[in-house]
Amino acid sequence: MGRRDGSRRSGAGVPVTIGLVAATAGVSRATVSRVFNGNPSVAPELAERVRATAAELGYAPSPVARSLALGRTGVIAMLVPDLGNPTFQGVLNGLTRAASDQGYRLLVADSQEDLDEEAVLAVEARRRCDGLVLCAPRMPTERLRELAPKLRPLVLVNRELPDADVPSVTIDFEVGIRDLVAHLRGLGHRRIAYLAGPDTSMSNQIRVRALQVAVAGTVEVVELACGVSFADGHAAADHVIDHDVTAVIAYNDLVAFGALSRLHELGVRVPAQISIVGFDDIPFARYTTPALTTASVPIGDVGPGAWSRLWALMNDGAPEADLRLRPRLEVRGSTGPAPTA
Amino acid sequence: MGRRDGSRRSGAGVPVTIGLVAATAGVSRATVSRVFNGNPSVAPELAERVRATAAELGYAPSPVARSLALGRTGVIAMLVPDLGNPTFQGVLNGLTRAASDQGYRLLVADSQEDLDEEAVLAVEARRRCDGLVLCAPRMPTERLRELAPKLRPLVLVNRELPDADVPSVTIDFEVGIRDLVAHLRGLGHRRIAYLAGPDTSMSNQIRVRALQVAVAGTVEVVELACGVSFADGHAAADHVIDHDVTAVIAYNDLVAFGALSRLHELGVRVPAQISIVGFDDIPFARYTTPALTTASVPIGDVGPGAWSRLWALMNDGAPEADLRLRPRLEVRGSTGPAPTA
DNA sequence: AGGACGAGAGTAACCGGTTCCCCACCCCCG
DNA sequence: CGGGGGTGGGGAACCGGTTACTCTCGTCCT
Repeated sequence: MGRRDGSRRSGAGVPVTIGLVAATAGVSRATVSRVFNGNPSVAPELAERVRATAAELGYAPSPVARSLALGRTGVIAMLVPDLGNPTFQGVLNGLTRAASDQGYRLLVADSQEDLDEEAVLAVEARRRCDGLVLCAPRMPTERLRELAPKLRPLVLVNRELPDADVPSVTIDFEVGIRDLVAHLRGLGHRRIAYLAGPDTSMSNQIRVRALQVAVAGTVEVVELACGVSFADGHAAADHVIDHDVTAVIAYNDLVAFGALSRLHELGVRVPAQISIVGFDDIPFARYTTPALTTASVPIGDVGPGAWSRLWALMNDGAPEADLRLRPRLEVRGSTGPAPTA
Repeated sequence: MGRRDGSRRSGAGVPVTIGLVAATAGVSRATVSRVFNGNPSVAPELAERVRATAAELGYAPSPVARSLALGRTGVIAMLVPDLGNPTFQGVLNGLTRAASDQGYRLLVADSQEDLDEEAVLAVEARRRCDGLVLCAPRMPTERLRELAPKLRPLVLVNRELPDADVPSVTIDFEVGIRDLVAHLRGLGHRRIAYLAGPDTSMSNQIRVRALQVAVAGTVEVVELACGVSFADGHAAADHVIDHDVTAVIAYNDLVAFGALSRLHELGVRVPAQISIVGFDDIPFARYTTPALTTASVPIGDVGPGAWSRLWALMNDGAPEADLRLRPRLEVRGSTGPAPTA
């Protein structure tokens, strides 16, 4: 084994283990364990003595050893592609809170958009925990499908995996896109730009398809490559004005802000000359000038929804149905009637 | 022990452990272990057979068991008070990347600003990992001081703990504040508001003291209770205009944005009527209208700095000196000459 | 041919806990 | 006074790995 000699990390003296406490208190390790687990079959005064000894030595049970013995850790993990994305913060908050209601802790890992790393990280994170919530919008379906069995209990966020028996929590992009398009069409817009997310991204693909269905030929759509961030939107705005559109649907709010900001710099008036809509309704959205019309995603429901599904899997294993959250159209100042040419 | 019967989590068959692989391949567990750790003292063709057997069974070593045996996990943790704060994202990114250079993974825990929870969470997170980076601006020094020994190897972010032998990475708020004040004074401002962060927060206390030193009686400062978020700044702006000031120093950029946005709504022109400065230089700052003058914190250096200190502690134990990062004044459009009224 | 040596693989102790099983003891009752 | 039953606590197996030590060969050298 490792460290067979007593030599620990430099500086530390004798390691304070359950064995040391037991020896010092003159009881067996079993008894110490019982005390720390609140097992009532220990005489109260003995328990007190053990607790005192432990406190004196500064003993605390090793979570690692405990996890190994118990076969459970009391921890779940969530893997996200980019912690910087405000969307995840809402999810993580909800998940942290929901899990802590059942005494579980949440640890977060960030794959930093690295696809190869992501798979390895997911497996590792999962094996250190009791369950995993995975948000991997770029991972090829193929790859995800073969990974899924190793990650169980697993819940997916923002993506589904049909016939693989993996519960998921998703956003109904179709509904959101449909409402946005209807709103713009109602305002007289007939030629709009779509600032696309990464084309490897599942949710971008879904938005694109939904867009085609929603316009149904009544509105012309110009698709422009863009991205996911403020900077991407900022850069894309220059292309937008080349394309003679009266409205812009951004991949998400961040992109919409970027575009908004750039148009402002260019002296283009929003919504008088161009209308802009986002997607998500992140907290900032109501504060931009003008405030952003967007499809408001009930992001606070994602975390709890994911937790309840994970919890079901970790216990009786009866899987709950998928949760599909519907965005609500939030009309603010960034949209207005199409200019009359 | 737990689960002495063969009954695992429902559904799973025989658990795929190193023992099963060994038995199936007809070798000892030691040999399997050697193969998976790249120990060259295994004959190549035997190693190949073991690998094949393992692959067939879908075996992967248990990180928990491994951690126990090795006495190290290959993981570090960072505990933050609020994942939603954009400042941390830069830190986490840098830390993730720096740690991965040495083959370490980063897990993130969020204390959600809960002080009691925070201490427990820190200890637990630490004991599941090999080291901890802690950002706990609200924790009383007293409490932190008694906690520190249990958290070692430990690195603090954004706060120091004198004489406790805990390395830290901090921002030199004094320099930042001094530069901001000098800038505003140079523009003729003589009465400015400070939108304060939480008064329990260390970094707010430091800012307040630095402010007193910097103005040195030459400028009047009105301190207004505010907070840390966009919404806080938005709400505080209403009080600002009651106090007849010509400039505002916000606790951070987020607060500055909030104030900026609200002033815009109220028809107050920035910087013509009021100048505003933030602190941090988060990515958004250059895109607001007007762009935000701020003390630019080299946030990308925090993560690597913390890692190199943690790494030193985890190895030879020779502690590196504290790192104190100096903000740089970034003058943009939100500041201008004081109105001559 | 005999012995030294090294390579390769097995044995078993150990990491730090948990818990099943069993034993010793005490109390109470017939 | 002997036996049944309950209670408290110890012994030891086990979780799934790692590794020091040992043992068995085969090779090469003198």
